[in-house]
Amino acid sequence: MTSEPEIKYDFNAIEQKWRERWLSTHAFKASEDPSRKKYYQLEMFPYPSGRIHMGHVRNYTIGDVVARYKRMKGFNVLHPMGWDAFGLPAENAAIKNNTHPAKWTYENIDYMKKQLQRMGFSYDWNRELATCNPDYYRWEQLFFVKLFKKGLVYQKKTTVNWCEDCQTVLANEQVIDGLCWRCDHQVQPREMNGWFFKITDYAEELLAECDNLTGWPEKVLTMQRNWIGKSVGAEVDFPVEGMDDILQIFTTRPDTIFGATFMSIAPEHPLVEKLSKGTTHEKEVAEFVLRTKNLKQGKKPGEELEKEGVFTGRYCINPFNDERIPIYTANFVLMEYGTGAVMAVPAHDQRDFEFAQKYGIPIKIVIQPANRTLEISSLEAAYCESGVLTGSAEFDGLDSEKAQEAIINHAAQKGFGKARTTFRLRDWGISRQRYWGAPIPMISCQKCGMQPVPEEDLPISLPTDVKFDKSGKSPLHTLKSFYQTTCPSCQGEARRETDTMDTFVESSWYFARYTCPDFTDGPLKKEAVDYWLSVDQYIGGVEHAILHLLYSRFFTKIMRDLGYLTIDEPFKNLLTQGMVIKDGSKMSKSKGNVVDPNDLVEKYGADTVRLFSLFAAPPERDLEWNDQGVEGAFRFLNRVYRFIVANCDSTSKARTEIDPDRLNNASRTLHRKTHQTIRKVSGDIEVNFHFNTAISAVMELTNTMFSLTGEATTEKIDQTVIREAVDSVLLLLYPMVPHFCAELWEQTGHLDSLDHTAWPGFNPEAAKEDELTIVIQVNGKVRGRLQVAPDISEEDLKQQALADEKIQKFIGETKIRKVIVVKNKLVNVVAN
RNA sequence: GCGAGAGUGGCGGAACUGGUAGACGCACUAGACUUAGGAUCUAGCGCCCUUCGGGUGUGGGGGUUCAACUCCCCCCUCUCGCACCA
Repeated sequence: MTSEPEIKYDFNAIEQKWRERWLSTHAFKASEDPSRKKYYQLEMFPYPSGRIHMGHVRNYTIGDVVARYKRMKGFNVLHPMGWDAFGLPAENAAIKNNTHPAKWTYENIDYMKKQLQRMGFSYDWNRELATCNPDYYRWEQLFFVKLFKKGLVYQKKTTVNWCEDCQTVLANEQVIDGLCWRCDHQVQPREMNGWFFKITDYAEELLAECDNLTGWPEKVLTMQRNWIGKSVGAEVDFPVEGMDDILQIFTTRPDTIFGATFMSIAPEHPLVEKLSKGTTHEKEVAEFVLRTKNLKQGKKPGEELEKEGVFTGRYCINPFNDERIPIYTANFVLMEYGTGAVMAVPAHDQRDFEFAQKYGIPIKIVIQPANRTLEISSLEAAYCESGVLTGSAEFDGLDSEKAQEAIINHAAQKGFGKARTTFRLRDWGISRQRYWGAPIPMISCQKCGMQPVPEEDLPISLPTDVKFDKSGKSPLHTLKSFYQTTCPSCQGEARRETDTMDTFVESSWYFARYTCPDFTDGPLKKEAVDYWLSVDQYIGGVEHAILHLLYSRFFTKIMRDLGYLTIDEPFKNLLTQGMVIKDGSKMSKSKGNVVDPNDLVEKYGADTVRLFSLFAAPPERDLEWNDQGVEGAFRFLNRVYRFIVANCDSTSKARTEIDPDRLNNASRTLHRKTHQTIRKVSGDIEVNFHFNTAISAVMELTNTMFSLTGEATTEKIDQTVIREAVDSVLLLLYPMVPHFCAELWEQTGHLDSLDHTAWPGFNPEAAKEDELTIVIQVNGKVRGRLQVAPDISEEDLKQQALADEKIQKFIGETKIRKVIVVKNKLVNVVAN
């Protein structure tokens, strides 16, 4: 053993010390201060499933770096955390372990909160909220009642997505490839009564506003736009021959209406039975409807059925030319979209084309492209583009666009049609037949119908004295003390709604409640939301690109229209971080490739885990977890620790102004590298949160520090320059490895806490290279290098390059055609 | 099928508005210090050819340019999203 005492980076002691200090001093408590510029940093809050996983660690580390960085930049930062605490797992656990969901949930919250604190995330824990708390969901119930009164909440009976395993209904957004988003079981259609939020009223705004979300990834916006799915077109009424009924269709191509040679309607269409009744096709149609229904249920997700249909035995009349058109029912027509009936134009729609060919239905060309002429005899596929109308009476010769307008006008004038826009987006069904959720505040009275719970009676709290049985059914449905109530209108006997709300309702507005979590006079405190909202930076997984983000946008507009907010959009900037994967695939128990944050934190400390998750990949990309890489991150911190302890123990006084002219070469090199590093790291964080390159820049700086102070060096580095470099390293790394930096900052004699120190600026003069390496190419190939002063003239540079011995050799006898000089970069000699 | 994104050493990843491809880290190899080292330090590390020195190289093929990972065209592969939306 040498005489040198071993320098030990005791991360346990360091992290415990700072963790406790931050907690006891409420170091990250935020309060409104109109004199300061605010910054609201938010990460998607977790479901308290039991323990945090690597995805959380990554997500929250990224957010924490931003929060701490913005504080150093002088912003008044709001960085809250809470719990998305309602949901099915709590209920399942309750059934399995015979405990109460609340107990399970709160125990998980306690544990996970400790885990988050162990990671050193700089949350304002005073603002912590759990959505299962009546103090939270009471306001959601108030929103519900207010929206009901505005007609934005309604009840209807529809075919819903039923998950047998979860014993509940799912929203369209929660069905993925025909499977339940939570448990992966096949979803069944089922007729049910449920409550709906009228999100379709906001479809237009939700779509239009996408254009203003410049801080969102294009990918997410595209997904939202597709989900909303706007199509502009017309609605046209086709009278049914021999009946009083009319068949209403929706089309985006009214210009092709003269080419309609049959109608196809969805098998579920209410008219199907009536149309075929009494015709010779009645039996066939009934069989087809039944068969299609079974087929649709049994088909694999994503699988496309072969186009099939049957004639209903009836005709309708094209109101434009009085032609008789046969009505078919076809398996590819969706009842849920448009009117559930379409006019079929085989010449100009591929599906109709295939259908017409299969059943020998005539094809009629009514659109001709500009560059060629379509012939029925040679038509191999539908022509779906626009063109010039033909065979369309008085509309002949118009181009598609003008014709659409003219045809819609004509229909409107005659009263059998009008312009119409449809959306793919459906209203949001929020009824869940579960216990562990926010009760829907409605009362059903035999006499008065559906009545909202009076606002002063809110909240309707979840009863706690409930028993769960193995059936998995919600105990609320059979809990008399809960559902038995009186009608607020007639005081008669009435029944309380026993369904609870979709948990996505809670997460649709939690970001706003964080601004005033303890406010009791209403859901939101005006001064607080006006100061803090909107969220400046939101960070979470891309898996929420549609569900949560769309609902949150919708709720923001609702809260605005209820007068609680003035903003239109909740999240100014969105970062969707990639997944954490191991051995090429997503971490999962079944694959056995799960890495537990606890084990890592125990072995290396929170700072190392944070550092590696930032270093291994840029945030938006998937991160391949690598145990040896973590080791590398740990090694780096040890290196920095060793350097600082070895070089800075003696003094805190060597912190004076640096005069560059008086420095020796080595000192100047380090001084320059320090300022270049500050410039690089600031840019990497500010521009696109590329922490991986920021960290590698600091690694370069520390490598320089070591090599310039090593035993082989002849020049002694100025102590002030070393101090400047060390201070910079600590400041630059602080947002990423805060315990580590705070400790060393203190140990190196700083009196002020690093938590309140500003982000360093760089001196452009100091960062400037005093010698540049210029590459010399001959015919595009690198043949030599030149050391020159930065401000050398192009002519001088050219002369020096041409004079170079190696370059001479390569030019040889060939003739110089051209010399390209790029300032501060290269010289390319073109010769042949 | 449609839409979006991505293909760079053994691996994770760098490369500004076209201008030294492979920063930084991991792994690996050799050496130093050591009773020992999985600690630390030094050096090397795309591929090919014999060292000097060359050649070649960013999924494949064309093109623009003095110069292409970067721009244009065609193709291949992977990931994600949508999927009969009339």
